Amino acid sequence: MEKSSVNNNQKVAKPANHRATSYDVARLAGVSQSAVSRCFKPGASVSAKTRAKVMKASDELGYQPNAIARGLITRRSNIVAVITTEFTNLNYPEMMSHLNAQLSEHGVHILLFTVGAASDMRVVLDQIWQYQVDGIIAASQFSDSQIEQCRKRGIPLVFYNRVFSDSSISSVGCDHFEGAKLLVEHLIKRGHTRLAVFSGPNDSAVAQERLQGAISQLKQAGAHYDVYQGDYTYDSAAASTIEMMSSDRELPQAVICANDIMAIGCIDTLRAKYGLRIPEDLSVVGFDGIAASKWQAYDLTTIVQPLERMVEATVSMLMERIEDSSVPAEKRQFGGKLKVGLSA
Amino acid sequence: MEKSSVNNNQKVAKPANHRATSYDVARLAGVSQSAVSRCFKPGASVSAKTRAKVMKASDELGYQPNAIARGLITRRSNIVAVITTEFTNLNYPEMMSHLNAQLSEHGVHILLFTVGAASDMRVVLDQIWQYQVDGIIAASQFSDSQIEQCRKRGIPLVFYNRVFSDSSISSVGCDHFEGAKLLVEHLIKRGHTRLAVFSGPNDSAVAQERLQGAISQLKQAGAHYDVYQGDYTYDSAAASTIEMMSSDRELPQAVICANDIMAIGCIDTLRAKYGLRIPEDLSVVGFDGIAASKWQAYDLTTIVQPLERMVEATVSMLMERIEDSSVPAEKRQFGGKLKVGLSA
DNA sequence: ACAAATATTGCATTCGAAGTCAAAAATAAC
DNA sequence: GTTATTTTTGACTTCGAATGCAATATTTGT
Repeated sequence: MEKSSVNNNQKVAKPANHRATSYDVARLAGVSQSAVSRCFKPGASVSAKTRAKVMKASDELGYQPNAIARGLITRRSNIVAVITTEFTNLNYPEMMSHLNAQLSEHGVHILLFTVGAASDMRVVLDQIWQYQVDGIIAASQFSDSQIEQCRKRGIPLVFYNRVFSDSSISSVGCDHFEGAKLLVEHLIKRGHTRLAVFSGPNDSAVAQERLQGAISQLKQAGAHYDVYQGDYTYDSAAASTIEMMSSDRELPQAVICANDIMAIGCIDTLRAKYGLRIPEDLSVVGFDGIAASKWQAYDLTTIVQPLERMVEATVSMLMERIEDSSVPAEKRQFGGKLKVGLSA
Repeated sequence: MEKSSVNNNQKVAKPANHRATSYDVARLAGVSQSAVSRCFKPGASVSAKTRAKVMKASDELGYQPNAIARGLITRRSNIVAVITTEFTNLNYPEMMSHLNAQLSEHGVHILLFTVGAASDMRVVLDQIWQYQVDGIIAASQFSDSQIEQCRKRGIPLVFYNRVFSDSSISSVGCDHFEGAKLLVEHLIKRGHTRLAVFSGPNDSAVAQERLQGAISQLKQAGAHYDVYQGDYTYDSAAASTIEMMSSDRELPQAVICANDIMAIGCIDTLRAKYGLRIPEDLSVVGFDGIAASKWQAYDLTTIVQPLERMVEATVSMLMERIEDSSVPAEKRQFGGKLKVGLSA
């Protein structure tokens, strides 16, 4: 296993593959281990002289404090678990990038978990407990008992883009209800009176909010509308489009989609299969403001979620609760911005 | 800070917020801490009777071994660092999802890092050293000295989708050179003889491979071609398209783009700004096989990277090297599949 | 039933950094 | 120059699980 050649010299000064520890640094710098430790703790009491010696020795040995050992004694791992679902429609890379940036500022790192089936959740949570994470950011569904588990263990939990009625749960989101109303309002203003709604999955609270927001505004305007069930995917929107076009009902003047991907699927199908022009023949709106929504082929009218603000809020809420576990739960909801493109 | 009400009873049996430790379980089960530890180590010597007692107590207390403490003594954190760049054009969510699934099978978790500027890399690596990760999967650029650092510390490093000439570096990739040749070959077969190449960024080795592959095949076929510099983005492709269209050179019959996003940008611009039809007036091909490449608006002819296979290879290579650090470096390159769509 | 072989168990130590506390050094005050 | 005060310092313990080793317990063979 070990390369014996290396261990031949009786007292191994710097075992080839052995990461330097605070003791190694202490020995080289001629100080105690405590001194080394203090040099890496901001605000600790160390003289300039000692600090200099320690820093020199650290550089020389390439020493970095072992976060694992530190975490054991401080009971702070500086790791938060981020749980996402397998195929999130959000701007995943952008979101992750912002999350990373924001959390880094707090010296916190991301342990990433992706859950597919709901059954995975149990396993994932077990892993999370093992790693003594300081907190959890969840962009996935939790059962009540799972939320309760977090509470019992005293691990702060903030949901990202999830809707809960229970106000004892912290979450950050976008006002989907209001956003959907804005979209409908825009369409009504443009004179549309017959509309179609392509809904998202039934088991997504976000999708339901969007649907309810749209319906509420549609009713208020006294507009006629039909709802087609979808599931956030391009293909589901394509299918709904075909269903809509082949029904013998009168054609709607505009389609409200549960998200941008569906709006894109709808537009593509309307154009490719029915030769319709958007928005001349039919208007289509989406929701989210993903990168593709800006592409010239679509230039979607949509609700742009303030991604960075939302991530920022998520992180600061989580950090507050990590610092002080008595901070009560909080919900923060940001308004999305109506971005009028050429699709409606 | 602490809820004093909880601490009123003199001897706190189960301090409200204190995670159960192996000692707690041992006490409750009436065995030693060692026994508890062994129950959680597969293949350890424990009698069925003891195991049962321990498991019962564990459930009761909601005990999960502390991975931090375990990592300290075993020198195995079961964490690997995954480094990506801020805006990766790959199928980021899919890739992450596969990575997660594959690594989970080895009981390994992902500590995620996103680097923006090159300067961040230094900081990120420092963080990585602190967390004693077992290995690194990098989908980002490393300097030679950074690679050397990994080697010195004995931390296995596998690059994902990066090209290195140095054969002492492990990496998994797609054959970009060959893929580009396939695309060109396809275009030539369709009778095109004047082509344009929209290249990716100069500092991306992958982009250069694709460019060289295309050029090599173009030369071999004796076709005429112009190269337009791009940077993998939609906007850069849009700009190149305008430049191409407004030059007084004869129009090419096909455009070879460094990736799918650029192909999409090119198609959008050709259609929207110049009213051209794809592929009747101009063929366009991309590279990667991202989700959007399948959208009806584009239906790109492109090279589909075998994402899952690549991720699988990355993980197995990394794990091998974690288990046995003497395994030599290895490069694995997968052939991409030419997917003929309607864009060319 | 008894010795030998095997399987379980617990004790004590280890991993690496952080924090407590009392001793030592540096600084200030007189 | 001496004492009081403040700042630095190092010895020692702690966090929670894993493991070598010796001590028991169990099984096997006869």
